[in-house]
Amino acid sequence: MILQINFKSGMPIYLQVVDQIKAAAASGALRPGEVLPSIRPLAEELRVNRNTVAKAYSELESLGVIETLPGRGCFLKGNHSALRKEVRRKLLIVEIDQAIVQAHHLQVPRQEFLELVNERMDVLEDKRHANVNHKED
Amino acid sequence: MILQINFKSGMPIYLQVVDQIKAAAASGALRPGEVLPSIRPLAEELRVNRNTVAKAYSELESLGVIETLPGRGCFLKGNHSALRKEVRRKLLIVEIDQAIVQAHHLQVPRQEFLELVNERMDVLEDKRHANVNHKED
Amino acid sequence: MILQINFKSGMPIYLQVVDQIKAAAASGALRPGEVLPSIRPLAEELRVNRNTVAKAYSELESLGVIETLPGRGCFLKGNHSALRKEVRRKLLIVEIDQAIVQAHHLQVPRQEFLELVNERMDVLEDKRHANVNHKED
Amino acid sequence: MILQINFKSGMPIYLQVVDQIKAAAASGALRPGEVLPSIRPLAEELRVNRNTVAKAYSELESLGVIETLPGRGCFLKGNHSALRKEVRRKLLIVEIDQAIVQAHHLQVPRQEFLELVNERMDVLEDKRHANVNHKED
DNA sequence: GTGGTCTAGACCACA
DNA sequence: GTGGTCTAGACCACG
Repeated sequence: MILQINFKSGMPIYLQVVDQIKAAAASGALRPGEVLPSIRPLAEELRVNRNTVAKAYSELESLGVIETLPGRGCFLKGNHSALRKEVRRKLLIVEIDQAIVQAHHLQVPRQEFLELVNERMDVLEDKRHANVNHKED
Repeated sequence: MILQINFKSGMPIYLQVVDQIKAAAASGALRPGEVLPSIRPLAEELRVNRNTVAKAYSELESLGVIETLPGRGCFLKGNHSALRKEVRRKLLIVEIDQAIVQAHHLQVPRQEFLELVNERMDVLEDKRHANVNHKED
Repeated sequence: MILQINFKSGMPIYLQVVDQIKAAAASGALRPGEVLPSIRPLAEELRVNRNTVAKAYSELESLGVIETLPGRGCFLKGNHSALRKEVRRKLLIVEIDQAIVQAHHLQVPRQEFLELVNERMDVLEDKRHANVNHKED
Repeated sequence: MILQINFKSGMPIYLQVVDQIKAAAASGALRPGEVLPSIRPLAEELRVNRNTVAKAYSELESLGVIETLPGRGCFLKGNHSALRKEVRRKLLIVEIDQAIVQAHHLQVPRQEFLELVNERMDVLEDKRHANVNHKED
């Protein structure tokens, strides 16, 4: 687990942690059941206050991404998402629209955009498999 | 101009506006000399306080991206070396990856995700045309 | 809105706030769309730190009970619960079991317990109607 | 003895144990002189650390509710004026109301709620019998 | 005025 | 050691 915090992005630190851990989970860098770095050491490593990391973790818990067992640590949950299809759709649309709007702003044509989406899905999937295989060694 | 604001991202709204306009300028979607939407209508369209849009514009002005001519409006300044394709690609990949991660997280299968992407591109394009027509009335 | 905090119960203050606001919502003392007391004044009234109230409110938001619009305030949402039936069932069973176990400990026989449940449902429903009518005056 | 622990309530586990045993003692479900489950098996049954149960028992001892005879076990002390019916009722109403509020919150209709209550009473009673039979083996 | 973030530091509960 | 709660106080973003 390597997290990169950008202190000047304007994006709250705790949200950066949340996003990166979500990404790590999706990419297979973290696997279900695996323990996350504990709050205090991680806070030191990121040179951030303990409460900030704690807030990120508590956000992740309420999102159903991790489970925290007080006194023992925080663990990645497997197969989350107890949400209605309708709600999932809305959450996903938010992200998709941001990407499409960015593509529009950058003048990337539709076809090229779709190719890039496919490419990234392949890349991220490969990464996931690589992570899984690496861990099974 | 399409701006997409995410009220829940934790990122300040005015910064979202700044980033998106910078992206549009850098890619050539907005051309030097072109007029930007004026503050009041844009604030209404985004359902945001006028002060927020004003702050974004003033930020853009101090960055040298736009020029404000009081009473006449805001105009894009010249000499924006269009970003190299490589850079545009990277900016776009950031957004795309976030959407893919979210999809993986919500357990949305690849095919469904791609369909949703296409659907949203249609929806957003329609919206864009509607805006254009509305302005031509 | 009158909240009663018990500082010695061992139950976290912010959770007491959460529970009482959930109860106020269910009882109709708060109605959808209505604004909640703002964080700072409420914290003063309860003689509690601002952050503690903020934590309660943020918990309520992630539970889907309230909606918070930064700079404007916190508002009660109407008709929450985007959860799967299965999940709702589990959440409810936790509460029901606690009541049944308490009844067992207090040696309240089954029939008497069921009568009490019915009685309370009537009482709470009446309260809800009274609140609604009172507000419509 | 049935103890129901809620790991997510924010209320310390040892206090939950204390409260429930006090309730059982106060109502006469546990009688003076009766032996309490010993620490190790109870900790296993509740899936809790032995220290936690030990702490609850020591708390109960310092409250004068139980008496620990090292090597022999923990026993309920005498003279627990059984609570008046009125008081028992109030203690129970607290729990029942929480369940009803939760049901309202989750939009579970009255009939469905009552069916669930009945179902859980059956389930918990079965579990109780299973425990008893298990001990008689 | 609103809510949000972050820090620093104290204390508690649990393993 | 772990995570959780709470306080006090500073600063920011937004309306």
